Amino acid sequence: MRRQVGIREVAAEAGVSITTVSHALNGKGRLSNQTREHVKEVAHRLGYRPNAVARNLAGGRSGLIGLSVAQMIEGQFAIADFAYYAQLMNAATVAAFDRGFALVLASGTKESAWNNLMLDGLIVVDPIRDDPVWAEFSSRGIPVVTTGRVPGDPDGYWIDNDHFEATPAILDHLCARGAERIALIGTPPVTTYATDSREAYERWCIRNGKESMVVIARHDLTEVAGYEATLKLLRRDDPPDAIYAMLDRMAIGALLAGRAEGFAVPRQLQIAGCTDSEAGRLARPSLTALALNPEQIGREAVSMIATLIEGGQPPNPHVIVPTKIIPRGSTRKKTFAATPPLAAPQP
Amino acid sequence: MRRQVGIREVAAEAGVSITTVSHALNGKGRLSNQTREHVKEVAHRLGYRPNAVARNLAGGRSGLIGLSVAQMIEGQFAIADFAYYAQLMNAATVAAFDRGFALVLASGTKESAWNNLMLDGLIVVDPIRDDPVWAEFSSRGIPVVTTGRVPGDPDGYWIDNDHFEATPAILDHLCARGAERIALIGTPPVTTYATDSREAYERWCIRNGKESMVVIARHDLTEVAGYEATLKLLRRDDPPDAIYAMLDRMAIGALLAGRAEGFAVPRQLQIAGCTDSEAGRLARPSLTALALNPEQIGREAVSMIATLIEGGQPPNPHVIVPTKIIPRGSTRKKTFAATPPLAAPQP
DNA sequence: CATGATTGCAAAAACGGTTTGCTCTCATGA
DNA sequence: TCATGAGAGCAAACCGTTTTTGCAATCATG
Repeated sequence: MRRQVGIREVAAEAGVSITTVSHALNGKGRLSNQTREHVKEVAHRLGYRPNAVARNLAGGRSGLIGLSVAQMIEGQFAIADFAYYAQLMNAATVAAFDRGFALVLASGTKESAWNNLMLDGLIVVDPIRDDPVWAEFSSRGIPVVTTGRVPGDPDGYWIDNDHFEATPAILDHLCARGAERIALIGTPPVTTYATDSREAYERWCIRNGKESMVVIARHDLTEVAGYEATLKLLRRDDPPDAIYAMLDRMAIGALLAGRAEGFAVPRQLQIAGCTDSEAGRLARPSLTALALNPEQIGREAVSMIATLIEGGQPPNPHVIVPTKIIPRGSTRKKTFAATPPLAAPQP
Repeated sequence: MRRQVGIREVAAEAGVSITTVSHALNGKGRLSNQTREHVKEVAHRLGYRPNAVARNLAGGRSGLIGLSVAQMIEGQFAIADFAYYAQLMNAATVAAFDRGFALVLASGTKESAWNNLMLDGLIVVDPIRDDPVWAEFSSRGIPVVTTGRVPGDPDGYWIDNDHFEATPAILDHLCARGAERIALIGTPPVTTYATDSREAYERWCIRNGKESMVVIARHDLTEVAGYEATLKLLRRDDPPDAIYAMLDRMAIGALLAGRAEGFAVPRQLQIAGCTDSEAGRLARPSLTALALNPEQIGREAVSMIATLIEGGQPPNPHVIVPTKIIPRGSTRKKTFAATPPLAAPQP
């Protein structure tokens, strides 16, 4: 196993000092453009990779970025949806590696553990009000970036989807497919994601003269939570003809509940969920989803925190990641009276 | 913000050289016991924490342990159960920090990213045959520890539960509660976890003269997968009166399917799942589970890989983590003819 | 009592980068 | 002609450990 090529080898090969190599590659110091390019060329030719550990030591950093994905709800550790987090985390991990940082899990980690290994920065996914990890790091002066905003704190550095825009869009989508009475299965209002979506829903109802029907799901936010919330809705005297579930697992629970209660999906009941997932794709009918683009969220968060750690200012402290509606079977177009239905009408 | 106390401060305070401090704290060199203890006392009094970055640089390490939790099944990225992985990962993260390592996600990470930041070791959770990440690291001579064994390779370093022991135990548990016909909802035979459980089930059936009823669930291994597998079982002419699902999410799907098909749980249908979870605890009836103790698995894996990285030999290359049956409502004791039922008999 | 082995500790050399300060050239203006 | 200053690059210090080497002092041995 050949030893890794270091800065000294590059310097020797390029006929300059290691200082010059360092400066050339990091865009620092005062060098002629010619030297700079030459060094870069040699470094590339030799396949030089700066040693992150040495760089961190010199820079007084650990090279570690914490990722906190815990939501403490009623004292319980709850992870809403893994597909979402997995995508976000994987993308963030790769992005961090690319910038010479390593991403470590910071949720569930006891405070005492921080002492052994200092983190340079922290990314909090879906922060809740008075998040203890967030508070701890902020007070230590360690940069923090959140995905989703900190409730009650519009400032700070964050990446977010625009649920005020996306929620009406998906409600309109349901309407366009013939829905008249759209219910919302929400999550407890502990994240801005939850409160934004809820508020956008309420506003949409008022603007469109619709009745607001909201059920907040049990805190574990699983299929069962969605199932039970849906049962409540479908057993009303005036059940909804469409449901927007604020998480895909709850939407799948809604699908199961609709089947159990004898509601044909999408003919009698349309269902859409927030967050796209493999499970939703596999469901029958497949699930219409609002894709949140967690990969991009993760990458943007890493980019921002890395900039902050390196002492720079991100071009914009707030980044909005676009969403996209993915229409699938669970909201397939209703057949209207004007268009004779292909299948025999249900009794 | 006060500067961190370093080895020099400790040396000065203790009236010795930094060499002596390093040796004393790491149990190396030749020092009198008195000096050793004195240095330790001073270090502790000053709250000295060795700088992991410097230590890694000197030791030629990165201080990074990769955690690979991906299962590539039919080209799809599938995570079976997040509650399990979350517990394992959290415990492993803390354990790693305690030993001066940081745990980073290695699943989904493109190979190119390895080049920027070398990992000192790798933990693969539930490896599959010919796992590409596993192969890559092994061939580079980087230590690898797996949780669950590598299919077809009984050697190597691994932590595992003993499913050959646990599976009969939970089947016996179901029998003790009155089950006569126990079905298995399995996962695709890509991990030793899957094949061990399956094989243990088959053996148990033969030993007890029972019919083997197995359904392998759809590859996403979610509630829906369990739901559909259960439907297949319950719609047989001779449906089972108990189901052991090899993942808790599938067990919850079984619960929903049982409800949908009008099977009373646990009276007509007992259900047990592998892996304990919050969701299972919340289900109605609550779900009997085989607890796998993922926290301990994570800790043991970190301990073993850290030992290997530091050049030592773990006391035992194979570690069995004990399991435990947690009886809950879904296998509550059937009322037998001899004991008059408390509730009115069902028509 | 010289010799060699053992013990206890310190000085110095890595580890692989970044950063600071200095030197050397050369053009410019007084 | 000589300060002045800017441009280009280098040497050395530094980051905080671990590890190797070196050197006394002590102790046992022949």
